[in-house]
Amino acid sequence: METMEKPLETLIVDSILDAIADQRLVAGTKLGEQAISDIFACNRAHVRRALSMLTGWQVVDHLPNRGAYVATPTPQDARDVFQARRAIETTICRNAVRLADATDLADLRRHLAQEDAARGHDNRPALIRLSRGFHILLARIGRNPVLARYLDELTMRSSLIIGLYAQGHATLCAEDEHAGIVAAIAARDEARALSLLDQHLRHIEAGIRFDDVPPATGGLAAALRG
Amino acid sequence: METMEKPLETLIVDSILDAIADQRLVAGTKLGEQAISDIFACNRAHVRRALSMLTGWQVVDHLPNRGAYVATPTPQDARDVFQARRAIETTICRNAVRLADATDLADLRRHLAQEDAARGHDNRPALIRLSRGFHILLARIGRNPVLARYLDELTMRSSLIIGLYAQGHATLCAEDEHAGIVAAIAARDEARALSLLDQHLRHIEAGIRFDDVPPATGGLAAALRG
DNA sequence: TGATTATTGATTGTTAACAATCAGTGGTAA
DNA sequence: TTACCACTGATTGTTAACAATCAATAATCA
Repeated sequence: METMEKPLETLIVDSILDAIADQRLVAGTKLGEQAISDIFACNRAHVRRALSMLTGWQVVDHLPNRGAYVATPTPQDARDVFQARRAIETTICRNAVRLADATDLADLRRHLAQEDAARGHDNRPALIRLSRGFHILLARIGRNPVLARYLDELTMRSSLIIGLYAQGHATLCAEDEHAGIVAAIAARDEARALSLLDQHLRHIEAGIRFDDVPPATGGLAAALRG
Repeated sequence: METMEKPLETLIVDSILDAIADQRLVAGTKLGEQAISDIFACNRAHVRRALSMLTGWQVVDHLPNRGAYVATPTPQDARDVFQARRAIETTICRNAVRLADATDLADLRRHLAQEDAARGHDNRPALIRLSRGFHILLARIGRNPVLARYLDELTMRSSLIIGLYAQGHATLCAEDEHAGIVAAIAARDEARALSLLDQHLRHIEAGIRFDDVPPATGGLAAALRG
């Protein structure tokens, strides 16, 4: 048996995507080539490829001769991203209602339990990760990798948006709206599931406030170690 | 006034995307680094970056140590892509019905005229480009760049799918279903517009036949000159 | 002092040479 | 013939050195 080959660029890309999703990397942070190649002990060429891929994910902006920066979504971007999420997650949810089997329902319930636990311990980083994870899990159950990939991207951008425009506010996935959606899916009640999901997404979007000024950046190295 | 700087990678990426959209580049074609750097008279590093971006567009597959190839969508990919299109274009069309102004309607009608002309002259390449262009135009009128970007990607993949699985069949945008959609938009009849669009997309999808074997590849250089 | 201009250090962009890998060719043995 | 193996040419992957550009500091002049 061969050892599982690990493409280096993939590691870099995934690390940075994770850091963005978890809101450890905030919008506007500079992604210097040297800094990254130091952290991952690799060639600058690899970093370059990785940054190019991240540009494709639309979470990194590349300014010629100036370097790469974590994208800073505008208020217009925020509206567009959430509208896109409603469009895509509606279809994902419809698929999930139709396709979810016993295993999937068990996965969903286990996920809800984890969210509860994190809420109980006031574990904010875990809650951020789990809140996103719920939507990703729904997409996997929907069994459309094309839509799942887009949702990956959109939730990533949502993390940047929330980090930028909803810092102070407790915009962190209200109570357990997720639980209601799971119940509706288990009951095969498509209309209710879609309605609750739409409400949920609008609720998240309503929590963002554009009058807040974006504060400043955090460190890169720190964000990539956690 | 400064001269408009033209990033070289962008030229390569756009050329290849255009060639795919126009079905001059077919699924499975090898995209050799040497060949491309010869065509564009540039460094291999630029080609490498361009191919990396195209991978992000999901129309190019990268096999380690084997090179880059135009993606070959599976039947499952085809289903997923068209379901994603229905999800996204539904919202785009809703936006278009709401936002289309006089200029937009004029653009749409001019586009229909161009399609008619191309049909009249049996100009198949023009028809391919215009058929895709209609959906892209709708997305621009919808004024959500996030959705528009995804539709760009999905129509590109649709071109590959149609080129693969609907070669012989006259799957080329039936008659003028587009005209009906424009009429509904002009009448601000959202329900009718959505229904016609959904029908249209299902009609296109119905034209693909998975039992046909993918034939073979065409030349790269030829595809990129046109 | 305040604004403008050089200079400098660091960062990104470019290039070419070298190494590793693969596909196809041709040869050898059963 | 068929299967297997070594070789070869071509292609991709990697690295390091060099050039160009930018931001920040320091210096100059009104």
